[in-house]
Amino acid sequence: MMTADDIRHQGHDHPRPRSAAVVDDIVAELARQGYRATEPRRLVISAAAAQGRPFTAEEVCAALPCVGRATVFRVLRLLVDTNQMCRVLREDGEMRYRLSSAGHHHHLLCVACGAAADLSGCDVESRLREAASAVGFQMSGHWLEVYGRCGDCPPPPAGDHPGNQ
Amino acid sequence: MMTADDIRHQGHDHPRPRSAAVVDDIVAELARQGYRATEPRRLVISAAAAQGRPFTAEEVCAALPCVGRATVFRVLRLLVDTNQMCRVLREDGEMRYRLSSAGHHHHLLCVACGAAADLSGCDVESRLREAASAVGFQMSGHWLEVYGRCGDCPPPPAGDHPGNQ
DNA sequence: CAGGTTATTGATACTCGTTATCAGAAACCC
DNA sequence: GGGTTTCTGATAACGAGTATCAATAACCTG
Repeated sequence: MMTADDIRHQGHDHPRPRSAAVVDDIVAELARQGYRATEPRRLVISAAAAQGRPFTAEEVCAALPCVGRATVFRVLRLLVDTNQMCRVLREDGEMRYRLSSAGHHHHLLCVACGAAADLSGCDVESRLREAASAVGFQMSGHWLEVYGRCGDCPPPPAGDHPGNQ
Repeated sequence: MMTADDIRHQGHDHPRPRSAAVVDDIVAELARQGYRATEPRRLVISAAAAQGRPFTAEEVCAALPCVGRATVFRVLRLLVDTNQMCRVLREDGEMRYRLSSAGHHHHLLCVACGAAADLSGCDVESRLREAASAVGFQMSGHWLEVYGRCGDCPPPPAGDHPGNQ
C-alpha cells in the first residue's frame, strides 16, 4: 500500500517538504486529543495539505483511491470538528474544505480561479451584534463568505452580475 | 383538483386574506417576465406565503400532495431566480426558503424557533470591500447569515457554544 | 515485544435533497 | 376553438454524505 511518505514525495525529491511538517502537527494535535495516528488519516491530511486551494471531499477520494470513501469523509469531519480545517461555501453552493488552524475568521473566494484567502481585520461581528439587537435578537454566531476576484485573475469581460442573494 | 383558492381559504373564511394579494403580485411579476400563470405555481406560492418562517421544499411537498415533487422544486428555483424568494442557510446546514422581494439583504435566524428577520441598516458591505482589497481581491458578492435568539425565545440554559465556523 | 483492547477502517447499502427525462396536459395567442 | 409552446408529473437518476458491521490496525501493558 502507498504510504503518506510516498504521497509527500510525489513529483519532487525534497525529503521533507513543508506539508510533511503540517501533517505531523495535525496528527500530533489529533493524538493530543486522543485520536490514533493511522495511515489513512495521514494520507488524507497529506492530500489536503497538498491542495493549493479549497478542495472537495470528492477530490480527496479521487487522489487517494487506496483510502475508503467513508474514511475520507470521516477524517474530513474529524478535522473540522477539531478545528484543524474549515468549510467554505462556494458561490454556487458547493461545499469545500480548507486546512486552517486559525481561530474565527472568514474567507475570500476567487470566483474565477477558486483560490482562497483568509479575511481578518474587519470587525463585522460587533456591527452585526448591534444590528441584531436592534431587531430584538441576541446574536450567537454567523456565517460569512466573501466572493470576488483575486489579483492573479483578469477582470471580468463586461457587464457581469454584481452583488448576490 | 384542489385550487389555489381552496388553499387560501383553509381554516378561515376571509374571502381574500393578504396572502392572496401576495400570490397575485408574484404571479403577475412572473407573467411580466414571460412565465405562465399555472395552477401548480399559484399553489406553491400560496403555500410559501402561508408559512410564517423559512420553510423547506419538503414542507411544501407535504403541504401540496397534489403537486408533483419536481414541480415544487422547479417553482422554488424559479422564484429564487426571479428574485421573489431567497434562500437561507440554517446553522446546521439545512437550506430553507423565504418569500421576500426586497433587494440585497441578510437574515437573522433564531436558532431556537427558526423565525427569521431581515437584517438591514448595517454597512457590512463597504467594510468587506475594503478588507478584501487589502488582500488584493476585488469583491463581487458575499453570503451572510446571522444566528441568534429572537426576543420571543427564552435564553439558552447555560454555557452554550458561542461563535461559529 | 507479544497479546489483548479498543479505535478505526473499508465495502456496501442506504438516505436525503435535488435534478434529468419525456410523454401528456394545460396556457396562451390569434 | 385550435395550434404552439410551455409546463407538469411520474419516475429514474444523481451526488454528497452516513449507517452498518466484520475485519484490521494502533495503542497499552506486562
